[in-house]
Amino acid sequence: MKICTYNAASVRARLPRLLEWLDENEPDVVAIQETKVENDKFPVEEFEARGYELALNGQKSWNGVCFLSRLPIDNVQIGFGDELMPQDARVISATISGIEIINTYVPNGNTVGSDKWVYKMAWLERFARLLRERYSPQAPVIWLGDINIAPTGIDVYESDRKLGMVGHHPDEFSRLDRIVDFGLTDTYRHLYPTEVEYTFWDFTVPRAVDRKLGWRIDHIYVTEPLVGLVKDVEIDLAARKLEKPSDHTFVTARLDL
DNA sequence: ATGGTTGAATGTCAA
Repeated sequence: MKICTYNAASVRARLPRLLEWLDENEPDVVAIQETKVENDKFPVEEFEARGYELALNGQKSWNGVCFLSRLPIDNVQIGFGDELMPQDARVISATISGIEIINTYVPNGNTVGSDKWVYKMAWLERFARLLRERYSPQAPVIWLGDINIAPTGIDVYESDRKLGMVGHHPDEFSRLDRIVDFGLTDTYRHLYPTEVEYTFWDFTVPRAVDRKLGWRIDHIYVTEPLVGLVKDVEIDLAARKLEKPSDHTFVTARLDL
């Protein structure tokens, strides 16, 4: 199984990039974030024509997550399943090939101390609880998406200067630890403990990709039963250098199943 | 350089 995560920064604006990437890479499952479109305006036909089934959790203008899958999608669930958090479209989960798959768009947080930062902290705590409520670490579970946290010093450029800023802050690390302590493994970092690769480059930083000024904030985590089945994790740097790219690129895990 | 770029939307916010 090839499973991929991609923050599209608008699925409609990114349609050419997405379709050509699907044709070249033929993933089985794609988890997309920041689709930025309501469900009834989602370009469904283009994906169905390529053999993909869709599960959508969209909203107008912002956020939005979805699955594309060539394997049947079952048990689709939207959001946290309660009223505790605002109705942002940031979570979608489903069962595919007997694996529980959770796709999230973690809040950005804007700046440390802002209202959006407070929301990010609460969201991460709520997600840690969701994992324990709904899933078992002994079962095959995949959590993937835009995590909006660079968890270690090699996951962002100039990490010593970034430490304490949004995306690389101890309060984010501790909350991500609580999530990972459920029983998750960061598949890329597990396979490549010292590699420096990024998945996101800020549009507002001139020539950020060429200058290697990026962040590894798009992750694929798995529970214990799946760790040994992950044969590779690939970050598609070339796709970020094409015309009209997203500010993120594709991250793909290949599982032996 | 408190800028820069992109996308939703058509003001200006979010990232």
